[in-house]
Amino acid sequence: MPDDPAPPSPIVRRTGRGIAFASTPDEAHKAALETFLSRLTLRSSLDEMDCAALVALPGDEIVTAAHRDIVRPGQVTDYACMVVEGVAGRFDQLGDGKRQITALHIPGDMCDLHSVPVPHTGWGIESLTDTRIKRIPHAVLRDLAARSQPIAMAFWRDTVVDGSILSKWISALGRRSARDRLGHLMCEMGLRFEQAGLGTRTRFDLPITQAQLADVLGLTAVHLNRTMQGLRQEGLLAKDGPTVVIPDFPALAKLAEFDPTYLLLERQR
Amino acid sequence: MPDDPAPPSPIVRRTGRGIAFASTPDEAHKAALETFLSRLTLRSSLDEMDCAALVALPGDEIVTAAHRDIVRPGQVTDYACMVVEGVAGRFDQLGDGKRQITALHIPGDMCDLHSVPVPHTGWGIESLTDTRIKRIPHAVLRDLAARSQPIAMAFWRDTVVDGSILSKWISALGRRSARDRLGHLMCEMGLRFEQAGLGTRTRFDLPITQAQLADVLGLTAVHLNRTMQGLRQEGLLAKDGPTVVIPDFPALAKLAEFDPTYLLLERQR
DNA sequence: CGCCTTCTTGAGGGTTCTCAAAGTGGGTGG
DNA sequence: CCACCCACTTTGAGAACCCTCAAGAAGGCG
Repeated sequence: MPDDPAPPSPIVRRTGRGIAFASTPDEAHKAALETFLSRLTLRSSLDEMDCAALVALPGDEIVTAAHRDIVRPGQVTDYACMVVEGVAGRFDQLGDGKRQITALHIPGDMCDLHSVPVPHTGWGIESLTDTRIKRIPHAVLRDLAARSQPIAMAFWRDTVVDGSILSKWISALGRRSARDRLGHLMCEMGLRFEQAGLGTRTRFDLPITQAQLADVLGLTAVHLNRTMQGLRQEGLLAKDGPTVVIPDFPALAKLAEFDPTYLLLERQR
Repeated sequence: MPDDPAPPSPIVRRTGRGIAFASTPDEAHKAALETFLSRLTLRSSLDEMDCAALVALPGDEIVTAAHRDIVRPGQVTDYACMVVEGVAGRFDQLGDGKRQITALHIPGDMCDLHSVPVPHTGWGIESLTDTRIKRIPHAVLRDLAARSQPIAMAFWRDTVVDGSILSKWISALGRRSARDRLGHLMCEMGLRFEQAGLGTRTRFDLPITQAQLADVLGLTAVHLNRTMQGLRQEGLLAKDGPTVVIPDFPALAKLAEFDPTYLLLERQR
């Protein structure tokens, strides 16, 4: 059972047109798998053999620049995508070119574990920043789940967590103002980065553009910009280049009515 | 493998204060289990033993009037809820009393299969109409999943379908007008009722109030009312008491950019 | 220096909300 | 059997939030 602390933080640096990462491929690769494992073991009990199998997951790695579709909408895949470095988004494409991002994925996240039981999907996955992705064959994951009931349960549980976040986003989109939505999202990402060992809840790197954030929050880039300025002026949220800073986390959480229960960061019995 | 057609349609009749159903408890109970099974077998291959186990699922039945919380937000449960008759909704409660419904459930739906791996949830479940619910112990479902790998996969897959619908609702809430959202939802419900054998895609009973529909669509009841009138005047959507009528399904689907892929009604290989 | 992406600002318009009140219909009690 | 009550639907008017269109500013890169 790995009770080691967070793996070293693989920070993505954006240097314009080129792609550059702060860590070596091997380090990042290992760190991401360990983060993934630690997310699973946070919520599920896995024995050493299961853990070993998960850390040794095979798969080829692809490196993409920002704004590329990693999985096109409607594509049938035979692999699942794990983010190794960078930030990826699951999205739904609308007819008029509008795009809604339905999930954000940071290193250690499996973007589409749900594609294992359902390879024919409607969504797409795009790189929001320069990204390194590990593609793990469905066959391997299915095999693992078939062989180990705890792993099957852990995978199912991970899908449930994903759905829990989707639900929360629905209620945010349906019933909250732009301001509250933004605050809520930033609280969520803060906890997720912290849990992944990639920063703290009050300071983490989320190097995505305002237009992309707007696609997450169901806003236009213009209005998102104004909303961010509002929160900044109130001293609740600052963005310094790629770095998000939340000076007073409790205050922002209160404003946005952020209750972390839905992230299921507490261990399930 | 049950290839019988749809079970007889258990229609809920609303008779004011009292609770009345068109079918007997036993019929409805059996029909709901068979609908649930047929939803699973639509997407997963299960052998006869697995099917038999699923149709014989135990559980006590509760009968509730409309507007009651069946599961309170944050409650820890040790059972999953299957809708036998009526319509239920999963919801997220906000501080100011506002409520966002994040999922609609019709007979044969398991509202919270995801509570099996994650009993400690943030959501609640309410009865939107008079409702008959079957509460199935988690222990039984967990046991079933542990014993049969195909059932475990089918459960996981059902959770994925739930998540797929959540994603679609996110993009509807984030990027579509009230009109399009309403049209899209009605197309979705039409297919789901049809698939469950409870009507056709162009005519089905959804006896929920406009205020509840507004809570689904992230609108106020007032604006929903006006939006419905708009679609009615265009001849695209009519509501006659509990009965939703879609005179020209393709036209409404086109207007709302409805693509049923996300419902995963096609059999997965 | 010039190009490209991203961020920022302005002005006007439209969708949706809020508040308020009236209309409708079924159920119930006198 | 009628009057009342309640939940639900409908209508109106004004305001708020967010969008659209357009253009300018800032910063990295060739």
